[in-house]
Order: sequence, then C-alpha cells, then structure tokens
Amino acid sequence: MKKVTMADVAKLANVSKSTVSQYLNKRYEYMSEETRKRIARAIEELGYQPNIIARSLKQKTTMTIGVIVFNILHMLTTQVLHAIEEACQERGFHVIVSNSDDDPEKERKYIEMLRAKQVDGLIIFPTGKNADVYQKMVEERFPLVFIDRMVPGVKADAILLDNQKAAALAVEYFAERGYKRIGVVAPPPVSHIIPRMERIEGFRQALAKKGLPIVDDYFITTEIPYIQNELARLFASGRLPEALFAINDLTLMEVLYFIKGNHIKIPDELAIISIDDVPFAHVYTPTLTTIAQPTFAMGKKAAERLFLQIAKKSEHQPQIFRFSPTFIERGSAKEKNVIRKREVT
Amino acid sequence: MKKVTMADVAKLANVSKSTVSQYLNKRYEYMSEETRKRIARAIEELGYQPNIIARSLKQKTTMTIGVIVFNILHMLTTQVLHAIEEACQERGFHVIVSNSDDDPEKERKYIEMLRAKQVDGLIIFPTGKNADVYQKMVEERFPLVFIDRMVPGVKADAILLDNQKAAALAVEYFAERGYKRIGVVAPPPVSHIIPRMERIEGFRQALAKKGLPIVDDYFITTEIPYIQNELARLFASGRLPEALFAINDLTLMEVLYFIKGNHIKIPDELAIISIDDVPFAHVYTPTLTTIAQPTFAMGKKAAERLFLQIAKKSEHQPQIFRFSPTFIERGSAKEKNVIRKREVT
DNA sequence: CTTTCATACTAAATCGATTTAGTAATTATA
DNA sequence: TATAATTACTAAATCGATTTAGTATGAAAG
Repeated sequence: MKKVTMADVAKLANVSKSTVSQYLNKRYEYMSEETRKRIARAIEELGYQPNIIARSLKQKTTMTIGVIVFNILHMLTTQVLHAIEEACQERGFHVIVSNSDDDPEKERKYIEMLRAKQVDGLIIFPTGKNADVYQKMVEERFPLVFIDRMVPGVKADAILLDNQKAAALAVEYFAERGYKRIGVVAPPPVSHIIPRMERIEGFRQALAKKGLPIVDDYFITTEIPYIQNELARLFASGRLPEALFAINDLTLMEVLYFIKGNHIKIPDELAIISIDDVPFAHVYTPTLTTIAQPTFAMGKKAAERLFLQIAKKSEHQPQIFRFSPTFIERGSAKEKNVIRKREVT
Repeated sequence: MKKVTMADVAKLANVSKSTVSQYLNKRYEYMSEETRKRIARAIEELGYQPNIIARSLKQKTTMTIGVIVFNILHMLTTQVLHAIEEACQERGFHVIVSNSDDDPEKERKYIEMLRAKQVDGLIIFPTGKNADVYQKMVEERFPLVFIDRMVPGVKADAILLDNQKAAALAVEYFAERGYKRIGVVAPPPVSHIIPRMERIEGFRQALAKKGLPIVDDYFITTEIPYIQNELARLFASGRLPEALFAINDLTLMEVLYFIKGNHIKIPDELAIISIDDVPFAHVYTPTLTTIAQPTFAMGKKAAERLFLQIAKKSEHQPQIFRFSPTFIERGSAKEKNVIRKREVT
C-alpha cells in the first residue's frame, strides 16, 4: 500500500522521471505520441497521484493562501470568507483559515505558522496590534491584503467600508424623518480599531452636521456582554433616545434582545438602523432597515488584489479601497409621529 | 532577500545541518549548552523560519486536514466548521475548506486535490454521490469522517443528528398541545441524502404513532426557491395546516418569509418548529421554538475521530455517532386554542 | 593499557517532484 | 560532405528539511 511515485510511473512506462514530469506539465512539444500514450497508460494502471508537496518544495509556490480572521461569529467574516473561497477556487487556490480571536499574540503566531507553511499570500482581518509584523511583510514584499480593518502606517492593500458614509446614511435618514434624540451602540472605541472609530466618530459628525444634540448618555460604547446593562441603565433613567444606530450585527443582536425583553415597540417607541444586513432582516417584525456592506464584492476584491501581488511581487502599488454601503430601507425606522405613544421625560 | 535556510544557520553557527535540525526538534540530549546557544543566536540573527513544506515532504505529514462542505450558507456548516477549527488549532493542525456546492463532480475533484496536497485526513459533508471514491479512501485506510450526512455501504466514521428523534420531538410537542393538521417543509427527499429522508420519514412515522392524519398536501417537499409557490398554493386552497415543521434553517427562512408576506399570525394561526437553532430565534417575535443540533459537539467529535484515525491508521473501528437534538421551547408553538381566530377548512 | 561506553557531533541519503544541461539520432543547411 | 539544427529523450542537481549510520573524543571499566 506504499505510495506510487513518479519514479514508479517512469519505470513502468520505460522513460525517465523527467519525461513523466514534462508529460504532467503538458509540455508535449518534443514528445512522441507513442511515449505520451505509454505514460498515460502507466499512470492509469498505477493510479498515480502527484505529490503536490514535493512540487511545492521545488517551485516555491503552494497555490494556497492564508486568511486570518479576528471573529468568525461576525456575519461579515462568514460572507467575505465565502467570496474569497469562491475567487480562490476559480484559480485553483486553496484557503487556510485561522481565527485570531482578536488576540494579537495568536495573530502573530498564525502569521508565522502560515508563512512557515509557505502560503503564497495572506488576507488578514487584523487585530491592529502587530504593526511591526505587518510592516516586515510589506518590506519583504510578501503578498498581503487587509480587510475590514486597516493599520495606519502600514502601506498595504486595504479593503474597507466607507464607514463615515455608513454612519452619515443612518443619521441623515433619522434626521429627515424627524428623529432628534439618536443614540449609537458599539463596542468601546479604541485607537487601533479604525472602522469602529470611524463609525462612532462619523456618527458624531453627522449629528453635528444635522444640528442634532450630541448626548453622551446616548453613546453606548461598551463590550458586547455589558450592552444589556448599559441599555437597561439608560432605559431606567427615563431618558431613552428615539432612535438607535447599531454599528454591526453583533451589537444589533444585543439591541434586539433588549427591546424584546422590555416590550419596546419598533419603530414607534424606538427606531433602529444597523450596519450589516443580517439574513433575517426581511422576515423580522418589523422588517429591519439596515446598511449593507458589499461583503461579496469586498471579499472578491481582496482575493483579486492578493492574486495581483502574487503575480508580480515587485512593482505593486498598495491602495486603500473604500466600498460604499447600501442603505436598505425597511420598517424599523419610519416617519416619526409627533405624538409618541410612550412619551419619555 | 533570498530565503534563509537551515544550511545558512548551520554555517553561521559552525555546526552541521543535522545539529540544527536536532535543535529545532528539541532533541537536546547530546548537545552542549554552548552549541545550543550558538544555534539560537544564529537563528535569531538571520531571522530564520523553517520551511514546513520541506519538512512535510520528508515526514509525510502536513498537519493539515481538509474539510469539504456542500453548502456554506447552511448554519450548521458554519458552526461545525468553527468547532473543527478550534479543535485543530488546539493540536496545531490547519484546516483547508472547500465547497462542493452539492455537486458530486466538484466534490470528487476536491478530494483528489486535497489528497494530492497530502492532507492528513478529510472531514466531509458528503454529497452522497461518490460512493466509489469514499470507498477507495476507506480501503486505503485514509483518515475520513463524514458529518451531517452519511453514505450507506461506506464503512467510515459518521457524525449525525438523531433525525428521527428530532422529527418526533416536533410532532409530539404539537400533538400534546392539540395540533392535528401538521405539515412539513423540506427540499425534495432523495435517497442519497439520508438526514432529509430520516427527517421526513421520521415526521410521517411520528404522525402515525400519534394517530394524526397524514395529508399529502401538507408535505411541502420542493427545492428552496419553489417553497414560496407551494406554500402559496396550499394557502390559496384554504386547507392550511395548523402547524409546520421546517426541517432546517433554510426552509425555516422560507416559511418565515411566506408568513410575513401573508400576515399570518404565529402561533395562533400557524405554529412553527424548526430544526437548527437560528441565532435570531430568541429575538424574533414570537420567539422561535426550535430543535437545536449540538453543532459544536458534533464538530469537535468529528475532529477527534479524525485525529484518532491519524494517530493509529490501522486498527480503527468506524462508528456512527447519533447526536441527540435539544428541544428549545419558545413562543412559536403554544397550547392550541380550541376556537381559532381564522378558521380554515 | 586496552576495551567499552557515553557524549557531541557530522556526512550523506532521503522525501518526490522540477529543471538544467546534455546526449544521441535524425534531418536540414551551407 | 561537413556543420548546424531539430527532435526525443535522460542524468543529475536541486528544493530544504529529516534521519540514519557513523566518527571522534574523553572517561570509565576491566
């Protein structure tokens, strides 16, 4: 039951290994019809399957890319991964996915391991905390694409949402419909997580631009497990906002859970818009108005950029791509009634 | 910028490659403190990173497994994948995921490619149509685990839900609450997709056991895109069932979409129970009563079984594992009112 | 004082492909 | 007719590790 190698095929077909190799690589130029057939028959007979590891060692290319994500539970991750998968399968590439759990230590380790495994390139949803490691890859011209988040100072391709615009879209929609007291729900803004900053800051700026009040209490920026508490505290204070902007799917889930537990009526008592078009948005009651990221296009772009870098390692000009969000109007934010059913304060 | 190899390290440290290799594999037994330090320094100085491809060629193990799924959009897939990932990361394994799209041709190709890539084992959500290929792997004692679906006649490990029980759980719950006219929504039952058969047949048997009518019209078994139509036709006929059993998350989405579009009230006009505990089940209105698959345990088990096979290729006894579903009682099926709001004949 | 043993290494073979440089035979060109 | 070119191959080096069999040295044992 030992493995069949090229040498076995060569022996059976009565040719050299070199010729078999030529055959496998379809370099038929100077090969007789007769030889070709003999080799084909030998391969068939032995059930020979080439060993790609051996080939990779010589060729220094593995036709494999690595993807490091910081959170698989995120909807964006799943969908982008799907798109990357698809783009890779079209070109015969394979994908190895690793989960950094937003832990820079783990991320660093996975980068090392994947590079040791000789992946041809890396697409990273970065934790943002390994600037030195990222920088080294850029300097070595190792193919690298950031997605979802980017790292200031590291000159690499980055595929991002236009987060400011996404926040503005939400605020403008609320504003136009007469909502004034608007809050935001997000994990804590930290300087190395750019999109979070951009969404929260974009929200603040859009509020200012529309001349709407910026109320500190309406900025629920705390870790996911504490969002319920914060929301409850705000609710108990009696100064509930009229509308809430959830900056991603995970925070939206918290908001919905809170609303459910407190029998708050959407959109009459509280309007909601979130980034990430969750799959149940159109079957929820009310249907959810969301701001969709073009996840598929983003994943595809990331893969394309990586392939570009792999193809011509040298003269590659890193670029930052900002993808426009799409506003999907549904039912969780409507024309605001002047007289509310449950007036607070 | 050429790669640093073990030979470079050996030269700088003034030892042989063998010694460096021993060092890297922590076989310090007969190595002087002095040498160890020199090697460590040389590695540090050169920024040496071992090439795992070369190592794999010699060792005939890649510390990589392949997973072939038939549908990434399925919730089960995502969650099981997550569990497999985690189990692999614990043991230093990497995972390559490929999507067969339920196309046997694709599946066959991916099996070939992954084996050419020398993966140490394969976890497959099988299309069910490549029995010959699966069988060959079993005969060669190539580590293989089926998950979600199994293939009759192929003696390999299989991780499955107890589908009959899942169906029975739903029917019994409905029956005990006074529901009589119960329907099922599923893709078409085909002989090579075992769980689908088991769920539909299990449903039929449970109905019989409870002495409930088996109405052909209440078996909506058609491809996902046509479910809306079938549901509409049934609805138009005026003979709506009182309860519906959705056999997975994808069919549930169709049911919910239909319900939404037709302003049907859950659970008063139509009760619903589905297999797969969708992430929004607890925030939906009403909350959704579901039958959860222990996805995490299943993924973990699949990985463990594969590792077992990898560890001792020979004396491995293939087994079929049936995981028990968990009934999660929420609000989409309640005590049935004797007088219905909208009585249909 | 030889032999054995333990220690601290190394040379060379090996894994299974690809690739380069070359050979032998035949055909075309000067 | 001698030389060049083309065709159809092959031997051997190579990729970068691991591993086996072995060597050299000094200490312990007989």
